[in-house]
Amino acid sequence: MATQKDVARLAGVSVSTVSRVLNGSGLVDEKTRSTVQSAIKKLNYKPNLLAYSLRARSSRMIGVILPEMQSIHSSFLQYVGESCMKRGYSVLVGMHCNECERERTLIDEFQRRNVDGLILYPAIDEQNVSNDLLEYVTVPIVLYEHSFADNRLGNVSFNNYEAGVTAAKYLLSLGHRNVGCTVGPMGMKYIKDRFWGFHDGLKDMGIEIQKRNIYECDFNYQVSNIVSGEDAVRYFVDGRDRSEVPTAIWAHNDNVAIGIIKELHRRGIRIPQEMSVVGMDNISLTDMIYPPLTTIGQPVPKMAEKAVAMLVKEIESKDGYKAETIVMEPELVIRESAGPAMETFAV
Amino acid sequence: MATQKDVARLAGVSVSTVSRVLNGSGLVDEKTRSTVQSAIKKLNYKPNLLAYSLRARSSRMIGVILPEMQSIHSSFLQYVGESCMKRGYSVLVGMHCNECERERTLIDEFQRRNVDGLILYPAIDEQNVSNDLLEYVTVPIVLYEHSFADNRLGNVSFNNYEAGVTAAKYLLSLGHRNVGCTVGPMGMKYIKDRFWGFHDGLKDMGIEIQKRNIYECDFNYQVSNIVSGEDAVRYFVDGRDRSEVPTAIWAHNDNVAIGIIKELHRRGIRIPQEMSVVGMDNISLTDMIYPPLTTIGQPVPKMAEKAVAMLVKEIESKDGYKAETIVMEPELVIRESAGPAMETFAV
DNA sequence: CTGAAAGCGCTAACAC
DNA sequence: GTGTTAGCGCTTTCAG
Repeated sequence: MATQKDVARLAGVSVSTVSRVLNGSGLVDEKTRSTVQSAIKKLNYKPNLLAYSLRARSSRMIGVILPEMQSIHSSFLQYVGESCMKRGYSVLVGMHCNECERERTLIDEFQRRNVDGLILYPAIDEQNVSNDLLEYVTVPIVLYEHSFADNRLGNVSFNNYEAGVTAAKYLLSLGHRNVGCTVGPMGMKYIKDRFWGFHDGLKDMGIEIQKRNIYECDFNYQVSNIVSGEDAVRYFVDGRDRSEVPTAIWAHNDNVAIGIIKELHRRGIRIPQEMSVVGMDNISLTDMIYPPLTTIGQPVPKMAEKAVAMLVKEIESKDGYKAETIVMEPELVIRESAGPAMETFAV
Repeated sequence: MATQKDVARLAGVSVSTVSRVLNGSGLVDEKTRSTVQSAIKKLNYKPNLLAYSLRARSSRMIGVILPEMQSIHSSFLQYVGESCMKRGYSVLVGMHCNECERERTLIDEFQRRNVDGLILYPAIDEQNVSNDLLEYVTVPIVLYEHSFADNRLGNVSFNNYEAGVTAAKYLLSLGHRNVGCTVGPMGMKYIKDRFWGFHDGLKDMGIEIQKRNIYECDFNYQVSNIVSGEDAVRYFVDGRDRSEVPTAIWAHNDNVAIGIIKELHRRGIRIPQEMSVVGMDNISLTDMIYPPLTTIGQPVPKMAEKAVAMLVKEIESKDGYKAETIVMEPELVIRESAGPAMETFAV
């Protein structure tokens, strides 16, 4: 790789002059400019970004840290990547696999690489986000997070409670009265919010969800959400009197819903005629299966764009702008997996 | 962020001494070592990797360039990411969206950031990979590519021809004689290989695939593979005499197969009783739908691991090791979407 | 054993 | 207008 020095030598000028024509900073004679430019072309010189970064204290890199590269995360990364590229930032990516220690290691490492900012989907262990983020993060950061109370950090969040409400209202509007739902570990705020939204949405219309109509998924990284969905069907159907089988189920995420649909198909239970299924998140798979899944969507493209926009604004701001906490509203995506309630469940 | 200088000042030594205790290089007195170490701890000093990289001419970053973050690419990235992390490399990621110009820009940019190596899933436009890769890539590189002839570049490839053969043999072994398949743009070598493998696999057993049983998918980034799959069903079923409808279809990738299954479900055609479907690639979705898709798998985890392993070996080799071209063999993944042939297609 | 000095590739003050 | 110099944070000769 040619260096600035090589160009300078070839053009018979000093390095600072080369730098000047490169950055258009400072005055430079038309003749020398063109000499330099042709030297650049001849040597196919490209400025080294590492050296620039060291000098400028800005690497034009953004670190993106996610739990993994599955379902909603990969599409988030896709959009984040596009937004970053559009703004001239490169993306350093890392996965923490929901282990706080790896998360911390990644944050450290990225900061040591002088990233200009960080986008973090925090690791969730038993409890919620580690609060000491504030202590060791020294660059602008925006979280993609649903339970973080501390608004000193930027946060693109999502109204999980309202999502639950939306699901409940929609099912009710379809005439369902005997509805079921799944939940994940209630220690996580966003899971709790989803559930209570659903609960309250039903209650508002005078329906109290029955305890036996709530399926708690096995929370364990070995068992996938798909399997949890299959298990849920067993739970809701096996050994129940037909009148006790819910006519509709809301799953707390799309993968669970897809598992439910899978098992329903296996049993020959028709969707939505015999049972309606509604998901949560609107991952890309939802439109690939049959029947296309009705779901409550997170506006992922918008959230990704907003996260990058806020982050870059903070990075480039001269006036101390700080990324805010914003919460996005859910959108009901009606497809084909939910329909009007039937009188009874046909076994 | 504390710097080495700060540590040196606090410990009352020179920066070079600090550097020495940090890297364990050179001799240093036990007493000074501990003084320095406690200064490091007190200031919570972490060496700056940018400066290190500039000096060392090695950034311990690997650039990974993919078309996008969908289906097989995201799982490839997942595994590549893990392998890199395991070896102490960070991942710089970029998407070229199958545009050669963006691909080139990314390669350039990553090289200017001094990545130690590159993993590239090349952009595919009308033709195949741009051959001038050799000219402007100056770092070790391994491709994830099925059609690149030039073995001066490292390449983790896949035996697409054999994959086609495997699909054909399996369908034949199930008793199918009237089989269909889909193809993509035949300008791409890997598509052609897949098809001819399938063709020859049938021919070996005396079956000649009929022209009308080959569906050419609309190749257009606007129309998804899912839609192509749905279209394929229309093509194979609508307006045909029942005896002319194939009893099994092999799709040239899993998304097309999933689209086929979607449309088959919509029509109430039972899988595999009335029609068998076999996919290609073994993306993670294949196990999430009903019926779980029988498919010909690319061993993605293995390929990712191998790509990183070869690349790192080349990067770290003193003896001029060059990443090779290796081709991985397909694996038949039997699930539930293909079964024994029926006598006739029941309409 | 340890400090001083040079240099990785670049930019920005400061002279001329 | 342009060259010289210093310095970003680090490592590695080279002296002592």
